[in-house]
Amino acid sequence: MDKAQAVAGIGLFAGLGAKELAALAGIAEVRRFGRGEDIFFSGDPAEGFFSVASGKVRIYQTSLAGKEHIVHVFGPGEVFAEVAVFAGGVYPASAQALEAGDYLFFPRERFRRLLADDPDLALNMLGLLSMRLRQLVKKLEDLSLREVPARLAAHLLLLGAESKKKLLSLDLPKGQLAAYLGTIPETLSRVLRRFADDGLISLSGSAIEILDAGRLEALAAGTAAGTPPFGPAAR
Amino acid sequence: MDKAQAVAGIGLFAGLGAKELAALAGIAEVRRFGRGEDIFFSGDPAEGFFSVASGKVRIYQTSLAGKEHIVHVFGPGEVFAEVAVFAGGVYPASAQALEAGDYLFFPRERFRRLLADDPDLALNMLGLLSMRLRQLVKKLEDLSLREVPARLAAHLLLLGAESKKKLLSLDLPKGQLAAYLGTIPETLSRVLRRFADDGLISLSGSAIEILDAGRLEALAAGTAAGTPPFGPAAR
DNA sequence: AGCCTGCCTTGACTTACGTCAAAAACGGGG
DNA sequence: CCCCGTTTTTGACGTAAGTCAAGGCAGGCT
Repeated sequence: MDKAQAVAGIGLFAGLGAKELAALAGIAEVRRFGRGEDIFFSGDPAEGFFSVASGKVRIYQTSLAGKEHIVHVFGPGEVFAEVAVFAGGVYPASAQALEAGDYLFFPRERFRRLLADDPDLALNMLGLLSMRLRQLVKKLEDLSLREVPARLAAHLLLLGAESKKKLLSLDLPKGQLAAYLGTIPETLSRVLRRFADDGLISLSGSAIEILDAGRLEALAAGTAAGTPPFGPAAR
Repeated sequence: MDKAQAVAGIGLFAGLGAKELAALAGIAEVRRFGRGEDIFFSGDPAEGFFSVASGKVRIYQTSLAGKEHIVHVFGPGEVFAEVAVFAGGVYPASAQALEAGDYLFFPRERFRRLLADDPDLALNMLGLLSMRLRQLVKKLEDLSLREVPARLAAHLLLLGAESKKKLLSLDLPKGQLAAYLGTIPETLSRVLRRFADDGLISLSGSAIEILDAGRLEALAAGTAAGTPPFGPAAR
């Protein structure tokens, strides 16, 4: 793979000059991870951050009891673990490749040196961190004040908005999606079924079609108590 | 109150020169809020960020059903809503003064201009955002993979570590603490009682003494299933 | 003192969601 | 095409924690 090209495709580096990009490419190390391979674990010393050239990573946390929660999933062009650069110490969560792919690693100190000379880069980084913060606050809200059906509804609508087609395929295997929504596969499965039974969606294999976006939105917004059990249909 | 002095006491501005501090004081507007007064609401256009000169704020979210979740509580010297500066749009949560006090407001655009000329400030800001991110990730983990007793135990230990005295008084009224831990007053009350019954803490009015830090730590770390219902004592 | 208002606690009940276990469904190799 | 491992689904069940509804226990005010 072409390192320079990969660097140029990173959103965080948008708007930077050719010289800066070259410098960044200079300090980046290519690393390849296979499907399911661990990139780092929560608690590992944080020595730099990564970007995805190809593939998909999940950032996740585990409890001692073995439960997992997926904080975020990143794809090509995105960076992750950038928190390592400024607040040193250890990674606050684990990262694992969901699909095989190439990643770039930017070592902390060398990156900081580039940053000092490049106000644009610093600005971009500030924007990125702010966006992340915003997302996390949103996720916190979901987790603490919304129930699973509402979270799922919101996620489906999001997927629907991204792919303009009505018929959408999940971006993650269902088990992973469950962990992303802060629940377990069994519950996800049941809620999907309930949505289908109530005519909100249609399930055909792993593809999902949104039948009633309006009701889904109501569900996503309010708490489950929009209409009695769910839809207007008798139970 | 003395604006210049308040600005100098802000952690985010640590290490800046006198000139920079003066410029910051120049753009800051003093605002006073009474106890319980709203500073901004989730969804309001984000036009700048705040710092606390005196008093205490809570950053919180509400569901349509009226439930509240406290994301963070800030005291003197801390800044909040800084996400507004870089990722514009609207505030992602609401802010309310828990105690009457003076606040400084830094308008977005003017602050950005200062930032452009001041790499140290940008660096500090990056550090701050990173720290926040770290905290939020931690909170996410708590909420999604730990139960209320574990969260409470962790919080008590934290309070205990801060005040070197064994006898600690809560930093928040219990109802607020409940919202901070992602639960409701009733549940908090019950769990505290259970802790007391099991000899982990002693409750005298609103003061709490940690009796068995070891068992509290075990609780905070693992899931509730460390020792059968709770302690080794029979039920 | 007395009263009121807000906060905290307690009890009985409900429920969303997790656990455990087993059956289906799926998806490649061979 | 069949077999095996993984993923998904379904069912029966358990439980943490939320809801609803009374009380207690302040502390401030008149």
